[in-house]
Amino acid sequence: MANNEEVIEELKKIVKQKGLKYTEQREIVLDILINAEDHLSAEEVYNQIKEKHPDSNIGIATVYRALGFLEEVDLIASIAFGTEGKKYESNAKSHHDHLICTNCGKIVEFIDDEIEKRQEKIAKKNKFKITSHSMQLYGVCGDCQEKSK
Amino acid sequence: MANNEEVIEELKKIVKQKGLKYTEQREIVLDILINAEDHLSAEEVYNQIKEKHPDSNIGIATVYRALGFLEEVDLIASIAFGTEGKKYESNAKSHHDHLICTNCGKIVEFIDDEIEKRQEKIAKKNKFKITSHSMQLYGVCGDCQEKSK
DNA sequence: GTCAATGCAAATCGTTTGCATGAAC
DNA sequence: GTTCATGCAAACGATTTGCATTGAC
Repeated sequence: MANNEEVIEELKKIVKQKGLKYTEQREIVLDILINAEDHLSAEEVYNQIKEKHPDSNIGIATVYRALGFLEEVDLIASIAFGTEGKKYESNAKSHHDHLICTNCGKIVEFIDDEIEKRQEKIAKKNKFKITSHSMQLYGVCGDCQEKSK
Repeated sequence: MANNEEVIEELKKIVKQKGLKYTEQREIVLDILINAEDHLSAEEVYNQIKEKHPDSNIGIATVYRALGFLEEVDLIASIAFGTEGKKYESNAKSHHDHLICTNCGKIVEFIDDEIEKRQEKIAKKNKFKITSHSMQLYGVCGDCQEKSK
């Protein structure tokens, strides 16, 4: 897993290679996602930029364009997260899935190698090349089961 | 797995039980989804209605309202599909997960007992009681891999 | 100086809402 | 007759686009 500096260097390389321009805005968007705890929507990225970089006068359209660009060059990935629409995450992070309590909203993250392996197998069988996945288990957490007794 | 008639009867029962009104529009929307080969977006449902029931003067707002209602009473389910937005399917079909091509939008359904078992195990370890789950694998399908060569 | 990227505002897309009318009960 | 559901159009939120300006090279 690459660290922050390395990902920024990667962006510089890609931009140069494509004959495009390296801008502060693209770097800021990528930086926000690298340091994000969570998956962020375009608007959440925009809000964090206004918070952490109040001097930079970035527009929401630029955020959308930067996200599109970064996704195209595979530095970030987007997934449809439940009903909440499109969200983005840095590809420099490891993936995890979610257990969600439908009663209190608690979210527990987990990774399971066995499931990841099965997914690969299923993909192979169907001739798919997987880029990402999204998995949520909905149910009632221990605390809420106790309370409803 | 219920057949079409049974699902329609179920709708009638639910509507009566809730003291609401049974309308042709709700029946048509449900019927379209029961007989759909594929997952449909709200607009696709609307277009199919105009095609198969040209006499019925249904509005797109009614389609959205019917879909919301049917989902609430669990006769249909929705999934957020990658870039393609929200799509619906009848719950009269058996549970399955999805492989989604991020290039052409093709969807392949699958079930894997091994994964289902692992999910139960993970839930147990975290003291969750699972009620449902949602899993999508995103990637590039065989055809699209061929084309990009 | 050139050309891509930006910021802004207007446009567009999918979805929702307000309200008067029509249909189910 | 009452109440819910509908159709229409307007409103809305998220995303995209057109265009003049700015900034990287």
